[in-house]
Amino acid sequence: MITRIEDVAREAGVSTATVSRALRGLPNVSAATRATVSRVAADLGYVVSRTASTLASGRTLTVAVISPFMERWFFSQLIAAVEGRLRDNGFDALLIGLRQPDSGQREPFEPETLRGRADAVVVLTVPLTGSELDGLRRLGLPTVYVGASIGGAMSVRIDDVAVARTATEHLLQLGHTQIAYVGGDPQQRLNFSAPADRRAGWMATMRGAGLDPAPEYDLPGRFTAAGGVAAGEQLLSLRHPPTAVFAASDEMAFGVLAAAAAAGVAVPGRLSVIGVDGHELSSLVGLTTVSQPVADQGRLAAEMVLEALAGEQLRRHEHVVVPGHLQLGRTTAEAPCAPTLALSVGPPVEPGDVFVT
Amino acid sequence: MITRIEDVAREAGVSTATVSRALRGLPNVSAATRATVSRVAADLGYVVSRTASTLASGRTLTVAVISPFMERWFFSQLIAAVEGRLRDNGFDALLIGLRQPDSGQREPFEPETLRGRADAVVVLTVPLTGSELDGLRRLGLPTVYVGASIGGAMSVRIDDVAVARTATEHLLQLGHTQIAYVGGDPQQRLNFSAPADRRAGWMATMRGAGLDPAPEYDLPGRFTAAGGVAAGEQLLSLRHPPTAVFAASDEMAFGVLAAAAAAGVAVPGRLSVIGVDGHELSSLVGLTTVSQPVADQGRLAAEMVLEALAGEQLRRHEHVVVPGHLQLGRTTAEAPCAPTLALSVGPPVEPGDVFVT
DNA sequence: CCGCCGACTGCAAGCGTTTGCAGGAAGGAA
DNA sequence: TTCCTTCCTGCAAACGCTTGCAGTCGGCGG
Repeated sequence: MITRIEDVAREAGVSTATVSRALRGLPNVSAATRATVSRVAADLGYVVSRTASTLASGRTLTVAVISPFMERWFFSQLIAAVEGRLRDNGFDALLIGLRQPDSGQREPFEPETLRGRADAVVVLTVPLTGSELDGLRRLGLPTVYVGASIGGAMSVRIDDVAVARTATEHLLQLGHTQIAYVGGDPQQRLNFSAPADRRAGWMATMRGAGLDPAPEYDLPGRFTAAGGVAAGEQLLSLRHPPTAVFAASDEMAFGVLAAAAAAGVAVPGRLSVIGVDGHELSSLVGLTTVSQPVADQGRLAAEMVLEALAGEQLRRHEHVVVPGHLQLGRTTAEAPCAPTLALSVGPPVEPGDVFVT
Repeated sequence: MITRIEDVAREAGVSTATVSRALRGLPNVSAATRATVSRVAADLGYVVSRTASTLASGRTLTVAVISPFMERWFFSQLIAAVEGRLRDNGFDALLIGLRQPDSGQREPFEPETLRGRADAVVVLTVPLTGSELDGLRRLGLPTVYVGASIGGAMSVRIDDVAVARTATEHLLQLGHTQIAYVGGDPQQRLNFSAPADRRAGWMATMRGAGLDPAPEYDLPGRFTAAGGVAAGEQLLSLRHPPTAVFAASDEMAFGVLAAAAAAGVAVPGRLSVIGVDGHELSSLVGLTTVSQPVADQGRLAAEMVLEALAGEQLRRHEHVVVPGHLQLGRTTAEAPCAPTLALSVGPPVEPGDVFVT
């Protein structure tokens, strides 16, 4: 029914070995033979069976993309970018979603199941457990982590601490001192470093300015808009509400904005809000944010695994850090009744070029 | 190096055939043998090679998910839902993105490349060309289209005409007569029916109310926020700007809202805006919209292909239509200086239950 | 006691490519 | 002319599993 390599071989009057070599552009095939084979293959509409090819050669031409939450903006951008770059190079993206039941632990991911099904792995800021990481490592496949750097594997990410510093310093320079932080779920530590790093950056910058944030200014937002709303409501109902909020993602910042609007709190009049990401809609809303090049990170990740695949173990332990960028909007302004504090704050962090460690 | 079925067989003292049958739960294996094999397999950390299994059996346990724009909200929701349901049933999602260069035509998609790589296909509102559809059909795989119904294949979608009617009637009932439509790119007709159908529903409803929308009230918005901004600006700069805008997607509606804000036009005071989708952020912004159950559609699509796979050709040509639902927000209100027109408009369309044709 | 049936199990032939190795032809050097 | 290269090609053995078919072994009815 479907044409096999043997059909092409017979029709072209050569062996299957020659067909295989000719079609793949391998050397040691005469120009004439190659032309004949190509023509016959085209005539017969032959398309090589990826399965058989994989079984025989061990190459899958597939990259596994492991991601939680692919319905969220950040991840969908990343997936789209990774998939695009992979496809450009003839690779397929095998999408592997890690479902996290709202309650309790995520079901464990079995890296073993990837054996023989992917040539490389791209992991999107996944909170993997230690044993999962071990399993992944044991696979021996080129692996690049996006949004977190795991020792021994390649990674591409922003400097979350620096990003948080940029955001916090922006608010400090506007005269704010009552700056709250809305971040991730503190329980879910694992290897998802972004929330922790951003929180650390906020905390360090505050302390560097001689400020010590009150515990009630440090809230989880689950990285969702709804979580941002809840956090915003809670902050605004405090006896001493903050004058500024640093949300660790734009989606949470949107939530805080909504909460402020609902509470009749003027932004940026009475409350300044800054996010992180550079969400598509942030510029629409006028949200001040520290944007990161999301699609670039996805493309980079794809290119890194492809290079590793091509160069065979070449440039393995590479860590790329891409710059964040303060994007001014209309949601941050000077603190109300800003006391003229002499803050020991330097200029905002200049996002440097991409640098490699 | 890696343990093969033969290793398990030897260790368990049976043949590979028996191991294969035992591990897959096939009948005609004694309980004792099955237990032994399972234990040995577990001990050895054996995991069947999907590639070899596929080559031998013809089953891939993989479903191809074809999607343009997976970075957009609607598609990312869909993909997440489809992938989740597939994984629940032990199937993998092979993500296939259709890049559309901003300029000119998309590069053609070759359905033949799917041969032997997927057991079924889910197509997400893709504007496929006729020959692509033919090729897909020729594959003979169970296929379900989401967001558009193609003759002869399964589909799941909303009734785009009805959705547009719901939105338009909502505006009409508020006394609006100057209702603009912001939709898709009219050039890109193909088989992406949503924009055309929504536009048709708007037009028909307007005409049904004795109104004939001016051509300048009919704008493309490319289904992006940026496109919505452009359309909004254009509408608001008209000599006679509309008092209401029906955007065919929430993302475009957000754009229109931003344009209004930038132009100092009060919403809903001077301009009412309604969208379609039920975007995660629409409730935050207070956008009035006709929401659709996006994740449900994805889950349904996955279940439909799985059923078709299980039942072998069963229930092939099934078309499922899910209901849309008017979700009131703060962006629609009575038309300014609403003339008391006696409009021949019935009650808003009641979204019925899921019904099957 | 014989024969038959059913429940298990094993044999071995695929599934469609890739690839190491050897063979063969042509051409150049000695 | 002879031998050695250099190119091309073909042979056939994997790759790791599935599955039709045949064979074995008790058990049971007659």
